[in-house]
Amino acid sequence: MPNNQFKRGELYSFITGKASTAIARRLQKKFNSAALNLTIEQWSVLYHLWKQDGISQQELCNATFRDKPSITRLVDNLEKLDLVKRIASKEDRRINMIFLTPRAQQLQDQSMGLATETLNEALKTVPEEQIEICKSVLQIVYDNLK
Amino acid sequence: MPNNQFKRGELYSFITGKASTAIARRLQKKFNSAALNLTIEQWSVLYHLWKQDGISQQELCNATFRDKPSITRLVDNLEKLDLVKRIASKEDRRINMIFLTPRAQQLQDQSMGLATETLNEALKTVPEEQIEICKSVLQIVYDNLK
DNA sequence: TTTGAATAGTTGCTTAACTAACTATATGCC
DNA sequence: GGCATATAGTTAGTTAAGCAACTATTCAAA
Repeated sequence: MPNNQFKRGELYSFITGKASTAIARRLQKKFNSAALNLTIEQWSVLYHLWKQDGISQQELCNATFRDKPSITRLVDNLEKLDLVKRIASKEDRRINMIFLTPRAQQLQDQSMGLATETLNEALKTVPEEQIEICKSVLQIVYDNLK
Repeated sequence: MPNNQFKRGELYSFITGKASTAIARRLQKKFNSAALNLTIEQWSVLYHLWKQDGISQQELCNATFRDKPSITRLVDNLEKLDLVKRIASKEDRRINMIFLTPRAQQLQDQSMGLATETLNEALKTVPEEQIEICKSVLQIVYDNLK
């Protein structure tokens, strides 16, 4: 029998992302308690810049699964907070390269620590192999809809 | 070894809910194509009223995992669209009971069909038992953080 | 019975997402 | 070279989330 019917509750939870929003809210609370003055969305941009500094806004769009206007405004706000700087590319003047400021570099260890802590709390009672299955299912869902 | 470390990619995906946002976006596109003129968030409120009509805004908060201001504004917009009506409770005048209009009742079959269709596309290549494990992991995550 | 706490809902403010329309630069083809 | 097209980014408008502060009503305890 194919998966052509869902009970109402599971359908709703899959679509609304109950679990991931709970994780994001918890992490945001930790940021606030630590006076990090950073939204989860802003953090998600810094996250990719910590991996590779000096990438374009378009690359940030791809990495964070956001559209261009969303990244424009997140970079606007991160610039206001003195966490990143736009530098026009010399090879292609359409492109803004986004660079971390020293201030942003200082935030990496603390915020990544809080993120890991949050995930540990979220998954503390879940066996490793079930986490792996869950991860793979979510990846397949994403690929199926991409 | 406890789950005290995560690879960067999986950490990010768990927190940002890549899969559930992909599902929500796909469903929103189907709503738009069908000229349903309904946001996913508005649909998520109607979803619970179709299950049980005439519940309070507070009950909608609990059911949809939203805070009170969010529900106030969603109900505002649903009222403007002539999809729900606020009726003050006679037993407790603090409470608004929210009722579906005939217009909203007509939307149920079509929109729920599109939601089921979306989930089938998302999960079409995933074995049933892995879906069950994924569901249970996400439920545990939610419970751990609640 | 009155006063203080709890509950239901609203309003204001900031941040963010999506769409559509826009500007500027680069590329490719004739 | 010149023109069409594609790409990078911005702006405007609507919807929504989270927080804090607020009003109105109910309830409970002195």
